Amino acid sequence: MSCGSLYASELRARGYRMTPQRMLILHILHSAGTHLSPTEIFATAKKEFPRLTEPTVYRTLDFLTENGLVRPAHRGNGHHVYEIARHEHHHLVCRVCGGEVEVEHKVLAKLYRELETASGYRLTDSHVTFFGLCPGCQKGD
Amino acid sequence: MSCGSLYASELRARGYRMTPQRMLILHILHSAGTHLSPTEIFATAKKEFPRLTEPTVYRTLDFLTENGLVRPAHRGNGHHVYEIARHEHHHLVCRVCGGEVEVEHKVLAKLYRELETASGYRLTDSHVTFFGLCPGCQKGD
DNA sequence: ACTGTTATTGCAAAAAGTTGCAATAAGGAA
DNA sequence: TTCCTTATTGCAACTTTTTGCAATAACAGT
Ligand SMILES: [Mn+2]
Ligand SMILES: [Mn+2]
Ligand SMILES: [Zn+2]
Ligand SMILES: [Zn+2]
Repeated sequence: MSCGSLYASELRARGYRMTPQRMLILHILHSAGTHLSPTEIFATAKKEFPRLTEPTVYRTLDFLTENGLVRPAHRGNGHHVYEIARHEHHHLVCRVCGGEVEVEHKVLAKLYRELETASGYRLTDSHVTFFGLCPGCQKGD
Repeated sequence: MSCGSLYASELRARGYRMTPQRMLILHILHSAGTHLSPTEIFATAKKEFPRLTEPTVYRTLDFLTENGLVRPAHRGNGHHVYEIARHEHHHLVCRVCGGEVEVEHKVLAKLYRELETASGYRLTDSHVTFFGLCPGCQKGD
């Protein structure tokens, strides 16, 4: 059973359908292995599937997010980038050079528990972005 | 010396200028006291100042952010909202009802220090958003 | 394999956000 | 006050993202 079929049964179990568009976008994100913007995804996917349209890309990304197969992250500019869902993590992003490092979720686990206890909220999402200056960009001020 | 004049001297000290557009947008954010989207700000400001255009609103918000007078926050949808800069804080936002609570920055201070030590980054920004379910929305599932 | 239901897509149009550039005006200096 | 420099704005054009709706196609049931 291929990777795509696994995703397909997950979706069908919830009453949704697997389509070539969804398969393709999942494949692009899977093989990229990094964060991609909707525009980048659209450009790549369109080559493979010329009938594809932007609204489908945006709706597909929302759908896959909703179903836990991809995860959105925000960049400083207020736009989302997406990556295939994998282990829970967060990011530190440099305001100057854009450099980024991952932080395991377990580093934040205690904070999450504290916030939940103090507020009554249940925190469901990882993939938080913290902004700052990377070691290199601190030197030049 | 009025509130607007204070902002003005801050900007002039850095070689920038205070303009009616910047004054107005600062005033709107100041009197709103909450997060506003660029569209909301534009709509409000346009009534007071009909010659105002969208590019000016977006550029002004970037400029005021850059200069520490306003702070952007991101909502789940990947768009920014802005508020007048005040004490350092973060937010918990409910994925279901959109409800939101503030968290003092000092609750995260230790985590920030840990992240800085572990990564070498210097974290410069507060106003992080954590997503989850508010107490009310947890009951209905 | 065929059929029917309806989730999903493409299309068209709108809304939101961005960019380049010439015209304007803030504010320091005379 | 007037003049000059140049930061800032408005305009026009463009890109990105969203929305409504009719056409399509996934897939469960036969
Ligand atoms: Mn990531
Ligand atoms: Mn806030
Ligand atoms: Zn850097
Ligand atoms: Zn809620």
